[in-house]
Amino acid sequence: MSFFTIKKQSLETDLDTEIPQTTTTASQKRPLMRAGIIKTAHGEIETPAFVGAATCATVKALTNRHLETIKTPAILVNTYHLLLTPGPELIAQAGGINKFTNWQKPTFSDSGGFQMLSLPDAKVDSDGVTFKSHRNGDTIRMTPESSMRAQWQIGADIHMAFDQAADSRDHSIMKQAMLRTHAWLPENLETHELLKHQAERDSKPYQSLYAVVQGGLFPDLRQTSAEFMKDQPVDGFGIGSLYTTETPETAAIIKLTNEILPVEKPRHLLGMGSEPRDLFLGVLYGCDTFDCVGPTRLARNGALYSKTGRINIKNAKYRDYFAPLDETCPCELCQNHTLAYLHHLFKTDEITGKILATIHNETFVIDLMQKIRQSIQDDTFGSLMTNFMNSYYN
RNA sequence: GCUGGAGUCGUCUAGUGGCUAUGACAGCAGACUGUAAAUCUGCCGGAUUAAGUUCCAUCGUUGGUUCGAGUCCAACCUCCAGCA
Repeated sequence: MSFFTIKKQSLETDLDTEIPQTTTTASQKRPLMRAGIIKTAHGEIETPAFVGAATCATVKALTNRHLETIKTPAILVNTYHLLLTPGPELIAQAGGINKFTNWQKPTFSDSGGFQMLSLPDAKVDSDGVTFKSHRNGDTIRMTPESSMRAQWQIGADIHMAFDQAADSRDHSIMKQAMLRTHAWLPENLETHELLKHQAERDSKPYQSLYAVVQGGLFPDLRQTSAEFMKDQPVDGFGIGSLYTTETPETAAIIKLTNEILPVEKPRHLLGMGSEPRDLFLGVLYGCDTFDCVGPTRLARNGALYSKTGRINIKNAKYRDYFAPLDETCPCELCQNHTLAYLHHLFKTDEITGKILATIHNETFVIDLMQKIRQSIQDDTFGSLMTNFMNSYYN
């Protein structure tokens, strides 16, 4: 049984959005968009799918019961954060991340590579990274090998190779991060092989590995990186160091990358999905899974998705808005409460408000993904996207 | 009635002679992308402007001292505590 099965793939058909131009020489007519299934030891993920960001082994503000109700297909935990606490050994002792959290469905783990970008005290050298713990100032050393070992202890179904994330308009900075990512891949692969055999001997389930494509917004670097990664012995690919489709080049870069990566392996767009537009464009140009902290963080900070765009529940105009945000939304918030009530919960800083808002935003992106998947199978993606975008972005 | 204390932007609060009167909260808006984020930023006396423009007001009230007063003095008002 293969790791990834494509059920349906298609070219954009009835789409009236402008297609970004790319500089790749790859076939222009190759279908990129697809619906498929990723098979893991903890069940299947129907793609395209939005993976819940569970950095510290929880989707902030939600319980497993919430996650089940809103049909979260998978979650993504973070190796750096779990390294600080409670430690991979403890998670291994608990029987792995699924047992520890009692989450029954698939889990991804991110390598810690993103923290090179997000943490101010990260010092990157040719062999790895030295972090200063944001919790207590401890020195934390991570290398491809240590990240792989920690990820196997955590025991998620899908691991990310330890890469260097960066965000710059400077070609040389992005090139350096890309080259380092390439240079680190062999150590990732060797450690992964070793631990894979160990797991086989212990009759433990397989944990898969994705390699991460780098290159920022530079087509030449992306092409080089995708070419470098495409034949590597990995189960799938992460696409890193992209942040928003508000930057016009981003969609073209995703397209270019996926035109080079092998069709038969899944692609995860790392960290993008704060804007519904990101999900549409990511799917259109060949990505299968997505994760993003946006929906949950926005929810905690009072921003909610709606069909007609984002709203800020703390705004005074919602004080006496005695209607739900969207009565067609199946979530607990929309089915049970008015925006006036949610406004009150936010103004009084009651934790329930953040929980309800998080349930809504996660439901919004997961339902949107489900609709997108269905539309690929029905050949109606173009009209779904056009209608959604017209309504959401006015 | 007497004695003592206190009145500062919606609230609390800093400020005892020196130029634009603190800070916090509340209020109003904005940001958030492989989570150092239940966080961060801006505004927050009134009017006016294209504008970071211009004008006016302001520390209970009134008057005074002084080049200069939230700050010192006097009277009054209000509140608090104690004594009657």
